[in-house]
Amino acid sequence: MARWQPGTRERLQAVSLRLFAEQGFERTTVAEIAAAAEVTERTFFRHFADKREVLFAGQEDFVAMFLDPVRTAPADTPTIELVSRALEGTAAFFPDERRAWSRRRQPIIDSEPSLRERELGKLATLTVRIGEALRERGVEEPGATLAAETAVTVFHLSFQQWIAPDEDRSLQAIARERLDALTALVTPSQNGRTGRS
Amino acid sequence: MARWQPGTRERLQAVSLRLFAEQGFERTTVAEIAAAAEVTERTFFRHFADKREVLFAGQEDFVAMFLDPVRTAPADTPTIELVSRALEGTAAFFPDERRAWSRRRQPIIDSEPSLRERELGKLATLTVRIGEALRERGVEEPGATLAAETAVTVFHLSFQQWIAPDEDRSLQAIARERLDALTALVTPSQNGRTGRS
DNA sequence: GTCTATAGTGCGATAGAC
DNA sequence: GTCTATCGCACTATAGAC
Repeated sequence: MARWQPGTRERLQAVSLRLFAEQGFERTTVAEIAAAAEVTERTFFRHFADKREVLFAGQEDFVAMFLDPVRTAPADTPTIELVSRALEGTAAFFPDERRAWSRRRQPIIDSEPSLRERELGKLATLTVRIGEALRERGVEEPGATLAAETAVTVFHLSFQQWIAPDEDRSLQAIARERLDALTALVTPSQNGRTGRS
Repeated sequence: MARWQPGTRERLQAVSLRLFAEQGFERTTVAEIAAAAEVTERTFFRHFADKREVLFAGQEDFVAMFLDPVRTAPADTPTIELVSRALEGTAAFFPDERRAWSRRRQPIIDSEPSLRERELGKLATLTVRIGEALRERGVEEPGATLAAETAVTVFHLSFQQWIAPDEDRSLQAIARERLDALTALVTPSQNGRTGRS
């Protein structure tokens, strides 16, 4: 019989998600996952740096879709428009077909502080990458980092709403709404806030 | 609180910081820390849930100083002004005397991805707490969470600048500048296309 | 592919503080 | 006496070393 079967990585991911959902993340050992996927523990750790990482694969593709609209925008595009375009890129990465999968995965992440931390770490990596892309376009600090943080924050909040139980709007629609809300926040009225001297 | 030898917790923190700085975080074992602080490993884990946590104690005091200005503000204070006040609270928690200590700790955190993740997790907790405080004041969603994210993001970026090598302005001054930059980012038309910077 | 160091847990015992 | 910090020991699972 074959010692090596194709799709090991995907099988490990699927098995992990199922076992985590059934028994909880901490109560599921890597040994169990490996056994269910018919590989050794060592194989699991060759595919994923640690137990948490199995839930966060595919990050690079996501980063690319976030960054691409930034890189291909016309030269004189205002920074806020670049943020807006990046958010449209995320919406393309998360079409409605993905919503069910995301809804299944999120409760697992939310149930474990260490998984939340990893999720935040991934978002922070994304922030750094967008900051780099913006600086490459000539956006200067601290505006570039601030814009990058804004983009990722709006994405994150929008994503959370996107997978909320009663939500059926597209990620793009939600992101646009959140970005408008941010504008309203910092400019509460036409005359603005009074002297923060 | 300590009956046997006072200051066990503080001793563990100081010893940890020193050993982490000298040898690196991963290369320092809890056994070493415990030995240097003249307690057992078990005592270390009694005070800190895990090895990383020893670098993040005192979070509650910080959260309190962040939230207090929000809670005590006049009833009709605009949300953005609450954000501004919260940022002033952080500046009070990080006076210039703390800067040297923060500068010593940050490179340790930055050197280890797992410590960065923990730091982000702490900031996320802070975000949740501010969001609660804002909702208690009647700020409605999604504005409350958005404002909370904004406050924490601006704090984080400002803090990073505050401990930068050549920086000598107060945290409050930096935070004010960053908040203004955010306003300029999302309302480019009022200041011209490229913002102020 | 096997072995092992180390993080982290559970629980009972001990000993000072009150 | 109660309370709580500390210890000691057995134990598991992760993650990296060999």
